[in-house]
Amino acid sequence: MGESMTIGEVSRRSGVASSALRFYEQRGLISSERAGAGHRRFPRSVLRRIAFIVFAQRVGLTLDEIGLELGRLPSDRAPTRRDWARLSRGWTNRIDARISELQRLRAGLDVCIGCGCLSLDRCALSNPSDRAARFGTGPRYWLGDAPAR
Amino acid sequence: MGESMTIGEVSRRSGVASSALRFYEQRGLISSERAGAGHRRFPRSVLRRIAFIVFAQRVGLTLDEIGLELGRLPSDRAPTRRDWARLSRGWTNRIDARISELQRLRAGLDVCIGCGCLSLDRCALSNPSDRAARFGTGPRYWLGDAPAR
DNA sequence: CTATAAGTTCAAGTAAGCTTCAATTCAACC
DNA sequence: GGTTGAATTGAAGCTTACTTGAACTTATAG
Repeated sequence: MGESMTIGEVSRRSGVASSALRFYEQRGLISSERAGAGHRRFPRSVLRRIAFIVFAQRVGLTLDEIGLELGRLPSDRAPTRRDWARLSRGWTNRIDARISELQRLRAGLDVCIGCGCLSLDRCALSNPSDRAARFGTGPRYWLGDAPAR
Repeated sequence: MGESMTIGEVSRRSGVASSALRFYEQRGLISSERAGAGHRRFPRSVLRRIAFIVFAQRVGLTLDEIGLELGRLPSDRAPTRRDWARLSRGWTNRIDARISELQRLRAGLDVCIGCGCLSLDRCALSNPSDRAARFGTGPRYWLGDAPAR
């Protein structure tokens, strides 16, 4: 556990299941060298990468999006803290949008539902521009996507 | 479109696809009578119910949880605004928890990642009690669930 | 009346993000 | 050097929330 780590060690230190780590590697989000009988050896730097992945997921990025972000890291040298910071700059808007939606929802608990105006044409939620952010599944139209036709 | 509505009308007015409405009915979240050749007829009140469902999804409830909530509505009479308000009271904590997590994440963009301390043992994210809320999928352990073993 | 649009059911498919299983090999400890 | 514990792979399975398709039946406009 000095220079490089087994998948089990990485799993224990990150809290991410080995199966998930293999899945991430398969998706190209992390990578490893092989030792012994094909056993994975991860560099310690993978922990930061994994932290970034979990962090990004909480923000609401999909693994595909996270892959794109990670692809923006320099491939010729070890990423600096500046590199990492650059990646997450764009998240701010996303987080802010989500926070304000939740605040509107929270207000809606008192206003919309509380006053009994929870109707499709009046509720603030039915304003399409207010529902642009998409976190999770659910009906698309109300959540900002254009109707199917 | 006076007294009752077809599934198409409900779909158009709510922005929720017909297939989703059938799915919701199958799950017991909404219900309808039948007319003609088994065509569904929804009462206007279904629109409020659907609004509640979409609203609740945005807050982060699963359809199962939403079903439980809806089950708390009186079955012997039409729900009043007070009934609806009662249902959504409990959401507040949930919303607040999620908002504060996002605010921590947002701060982490500057602090954790910005200062380069994004590491598994130091980052605020690695504090299990801070990651109790679960929205969406993703690795469970870091997100608050106990490890499998 | 006759297109065409809209409705029905049931089963299967989709997408994301993993987990589980089976069969097998390897490493570590006493 | 034998017994556990940990790794490997590939394929299949799971959960949530729907969508799509097939095969029909009904309503509606002209």
